Amino acid sequence: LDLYLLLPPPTLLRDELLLGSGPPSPAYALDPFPASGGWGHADHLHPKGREPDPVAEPEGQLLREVRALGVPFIPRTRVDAWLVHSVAAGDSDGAHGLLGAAASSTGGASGSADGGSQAAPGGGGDPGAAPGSPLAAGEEEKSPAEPTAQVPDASGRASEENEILRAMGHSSQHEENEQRASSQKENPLQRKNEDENKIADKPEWEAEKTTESRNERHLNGTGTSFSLEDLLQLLSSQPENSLEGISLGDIPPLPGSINEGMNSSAHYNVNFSQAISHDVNLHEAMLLCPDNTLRRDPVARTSQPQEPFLQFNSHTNPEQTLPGTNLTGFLPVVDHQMRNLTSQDLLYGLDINIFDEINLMSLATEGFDPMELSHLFEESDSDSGLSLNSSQNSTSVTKSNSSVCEGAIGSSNDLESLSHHALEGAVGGYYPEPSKLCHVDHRSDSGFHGDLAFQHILHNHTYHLQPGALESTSESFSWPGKSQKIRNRYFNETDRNLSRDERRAKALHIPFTVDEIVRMPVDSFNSMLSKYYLTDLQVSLIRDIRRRGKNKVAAQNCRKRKLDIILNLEDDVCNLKAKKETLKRERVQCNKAINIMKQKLHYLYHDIFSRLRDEEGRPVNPNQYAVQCNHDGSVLIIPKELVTSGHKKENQKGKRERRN
DNA sequence: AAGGTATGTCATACA
DNA sequence: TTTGTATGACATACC
Repeated sequence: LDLYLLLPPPTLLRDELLLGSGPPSPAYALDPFPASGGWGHADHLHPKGREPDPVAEPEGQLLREVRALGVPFIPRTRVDAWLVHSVAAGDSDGAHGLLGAAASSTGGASGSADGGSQAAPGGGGDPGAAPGSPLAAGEEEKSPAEPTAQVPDASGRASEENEILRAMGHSSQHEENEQRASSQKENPLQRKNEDENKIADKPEWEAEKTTESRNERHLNGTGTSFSLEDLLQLLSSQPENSLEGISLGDIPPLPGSINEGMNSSAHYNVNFSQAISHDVNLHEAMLLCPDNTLRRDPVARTSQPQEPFLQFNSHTNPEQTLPGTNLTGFLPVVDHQMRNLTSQDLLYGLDINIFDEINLMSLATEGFDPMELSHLFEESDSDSGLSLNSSQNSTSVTKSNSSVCEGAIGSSNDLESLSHHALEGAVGGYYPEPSKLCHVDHRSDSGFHGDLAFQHILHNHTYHLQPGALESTSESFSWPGKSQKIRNRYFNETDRNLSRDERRAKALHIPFTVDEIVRMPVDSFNSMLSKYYLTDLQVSLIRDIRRRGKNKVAAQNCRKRKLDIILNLEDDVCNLKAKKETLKRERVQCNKAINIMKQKLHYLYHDIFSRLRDEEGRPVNPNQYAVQCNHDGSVLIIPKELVTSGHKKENQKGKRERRN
């Protein structure tokens, strides 16, 4: 299947390898997870609006040579066509499509962002996958219960959920398959290789890197103009590497049970057998493709349907493996052209973000730490069906994808877990570690990496989960097969100190701080969103961060105001209580004063009457007479009866006046 | 363990 | 319609 994947279509051999330059490429659309469920399959990779017609296209020289050597017609693999064609052509659409392919593939079911989404019309337009689609069969075989139609372009959300489900099933199957693989009989070499895988992955990766670098050097020297002789020479010149001697011919026939599981890929194998002549030495072809799975027990490989690449590789029928011809050199050719993409794109005025993405791919290749990857994927390793170097987009895609899926398994849509875990995936697939991403333009991070690693999961808008659930799941999420040490390596103290949104933003490589996002004026905010190359997911997250951030401030202000109001009310209560006490004291004082006045009046009264004498010289009885003080200042001693009647008259008069 | 507090978030209403 | 604000309600972490 590697051959199937990596072989350029005949016309591309002609156009890209022999002629060294390709015609202006149509934008090849890539559906990362087509209905067939297998990315990279030809049926979801095709030029926009035009299905390549291998029959109508004239045969190139190399094709004729290949046929002359007895190599049957190699079925067109549109992924290769897409890769080689669009890259070599250097047209913006094609390059963008390439990035979309990388992004979409790495992101698993992602496909709604930038390249992925743009490529969706093409890929989505062919959701059914050809009847003979091997990947479709493989996917169905892999997880029969999962939905078959998954076109993660415009309606990618559902397919993303399916991806999560697939990942969940994938993990459990992985363990089972591992056990099954271990139980299968192995030939010594395979057992040895598998042991090597288990004991130390680093040498493998290093060996692969070495091989890749050699390939790259070789290819850089040869350029893009190839003849078949060049190709054969290239392949024959491949140095010894860890994969040597592990030709598929050495691999025993797949056990019946396993082969039965692969029966659904019959179409696929047919294509494969037709594609490769008896002169093709598949194991040599694999030399340039440091696929760990090749070192593993073939049963194990075939019984690991959880990883798309394993699907690709596992379907290789050793009986159909034909020695003699090594065609894997095309893969580095693709890579070589991919590496030239940046400069080529400059000429075509591509969006700078595309360059960043491409640089990221280069960065990922160059900064790759095999040891970390081997640790991070020690349980699901060796599925890098394609070379990390030469087909980094594909291979890394699978890594990240599977990694993300593992995160999805454990966390059930936990973005943060996924994020960190996906970072691992990104690390394994593309990046040595998240921090190393920083020296690349943020936009590339946001537009590419985040898209790659998380989109198919994050399109669930996982950050919309209840914060508690999100946090709790994140905190409690146990990375399957990963040690706490490794977990802490990426989810370190710094990460713990970050807020949730900060971690989310970091996970999606949003090139702005949360503070900026929140405090930015709306005009600047909108212009920023339009200026930067951000995926829908990133934009959504940014808007959510802004909304949450502003609401957070609002809530803080609200609580502050509420607290202020409460404090003010408490102050008012205290003041009123004090005022009440004061009034009480004043009242007491007034009553005292009144009593004193009454007492004085009483004394005065008695003093006056003690001095009064009537006409006969007798003392005036104070009970019969009263002292009346008039307004004119005169003082009269009148009988109380008159005072009483006079008071009544005055009172009545006053009442009348008040009524009037 | 229970209760209180602080904080974040969401939903909703409103400007 | 969009954006921001205010606030009740809820959940969670922490003490």
